[in-house]
Amino acid sequence: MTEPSKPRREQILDSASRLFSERGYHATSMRDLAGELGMQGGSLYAHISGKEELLIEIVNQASAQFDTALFYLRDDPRPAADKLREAMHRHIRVVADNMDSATVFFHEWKHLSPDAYARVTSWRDTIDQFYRDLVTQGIEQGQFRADLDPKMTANLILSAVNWAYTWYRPGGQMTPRDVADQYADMLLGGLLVPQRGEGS
Amino acid sequence: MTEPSKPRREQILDSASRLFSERGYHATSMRDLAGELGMQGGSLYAHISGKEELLIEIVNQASAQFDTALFYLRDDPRPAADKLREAMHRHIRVVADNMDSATVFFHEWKHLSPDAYARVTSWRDTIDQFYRDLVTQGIEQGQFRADLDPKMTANLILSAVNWAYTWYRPGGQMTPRDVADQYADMLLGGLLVPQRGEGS
DNA sequence: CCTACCGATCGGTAGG
DNA sequence: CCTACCGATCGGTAGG
Repeated sequence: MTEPSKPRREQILDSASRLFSERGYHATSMRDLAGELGMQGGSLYAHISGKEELLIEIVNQASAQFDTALFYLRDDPRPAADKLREAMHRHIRVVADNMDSATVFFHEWKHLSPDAYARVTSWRDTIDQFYRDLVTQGIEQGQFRADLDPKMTANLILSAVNWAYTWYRPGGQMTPRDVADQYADMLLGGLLVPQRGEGS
Repeated sequence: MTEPSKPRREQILDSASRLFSERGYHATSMRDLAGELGMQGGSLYAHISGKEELLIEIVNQASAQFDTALFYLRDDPRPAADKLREAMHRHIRVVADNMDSATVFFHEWKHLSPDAYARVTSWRDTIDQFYRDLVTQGIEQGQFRADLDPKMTANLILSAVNWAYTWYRPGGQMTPRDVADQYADMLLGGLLVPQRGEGS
C-alpha cells in the first residue's frame, strides 16, 4: 500500500499553475506539462479535456479563494479601519498561499474565451465594490476622512494587496499578516509625522 | 508628396506593443503583426532581425522612460513629501503615456533571454532603491514617521504607481497628475480623520 | 516588400 | 498511460 497521493488531476493543475506562472500560458506546451509529471503529451487527455480547461480551472479557483476570503467580511460590524486591516490580511494571504495561480490569474485571464473572461471581469467588479463600500462605510462612520474618493481609495488598496504577487516570497521573513499590518498602518495613519493640534 | 510617416520600424514597434499587450508575446504571431501593417509575414524581416528583438526594444524603451523620468529627481533638494508627490506623478505619467509598452514591460519581461532579463532585474533594483532612499531621506528630515520601514514603504509606493497599468484609461477624466495627487494625499496624510492633539 | 517554402513544434486524437 | 500520428501554425529564409 502506497501513501495515497493527490489525485492525478490535481497534480496536473498544480504543475500547470507553476509552468503557466513561470513561462506564461501560451509558452507552456502540453508536452512540457506532461514531462513534469513523467508522462507523454497525449496521456494528459485521459484526465483533462484540453489546455484551456486548465487555465479556466486555475483562474476560477483563484477567484473563488478571493471571494471566500472576503465574502463574510461584507457584513462585519467592526469599525472600517479594523475591517480594512482584516480584509487586506485575508487578501494578501490568498496571494501568498497561491503565488503561482495568483500570477496566472493576474497575467493570463485576458486569454480566456468569452465566457470565462466575463466571469473574471465580474469578479473584479465585485472585489472593487467590496473595497469601495468599505471606504464609504468608514467615511459615514466618521472614521475616514470625508474628502476621500471611494473609487480611488479602493484602487490604492487593491494596488497594495494585488501587487504583492510580484515581490512576496512565501519562505521569507514576513508573514502575510506582517505585510498587511505594515500596509494598513501606513495607509490609515499616513507617512507623515502627525502635526500637533491638527484635525477637528 | 505625402505626409512624412513614421519610419516603418517604429510602426512595427508600435503595433507590436499593442498586440503583445493585448494578446501576450507568445500568442502574437509574426503574421498577425504583419497583417496589422498590411504586409506579409516574411516582409517584416527586412526591418527587424527577429521576434525577440521587438520584445527587447519595447522593454528597453519602457525602462529607459522610467529612468529618465526619475533620474534627475534623485538629487532634488525639496522636502521628501514634495519629492514623493513629484516622483509618483512622473512615474504614473510614464505608465499612462505608454499603456501598451508598460503592460508588455510588466507582463513579458520574464520571457526575455538572460542578457535582457538581467537588465530588467537591474532596472527594478534601481527604481526600488530610488524610492527607498526617498523614504529614508524623509525620515532623516523628520518629515516622515521614524518607524517606517523604507523597504516596505517603497513596496507600497511602487504598488500604487505600477498597478495603474491595469486600470488607468488615458482618455478618461483623470490626468496622471490627478491620480498622483490623490494617491500622494492618501499616502502622506492617511485615510483616518486626524486625531486632535496626536503627535509629538 | 512578395511568393514560396523550410524544419520544428503545436494541441489534440485513434487505437490499444 | 503509450505509440504513432493528424492538420495547423509557428518563426524564419531564399530568391527575386
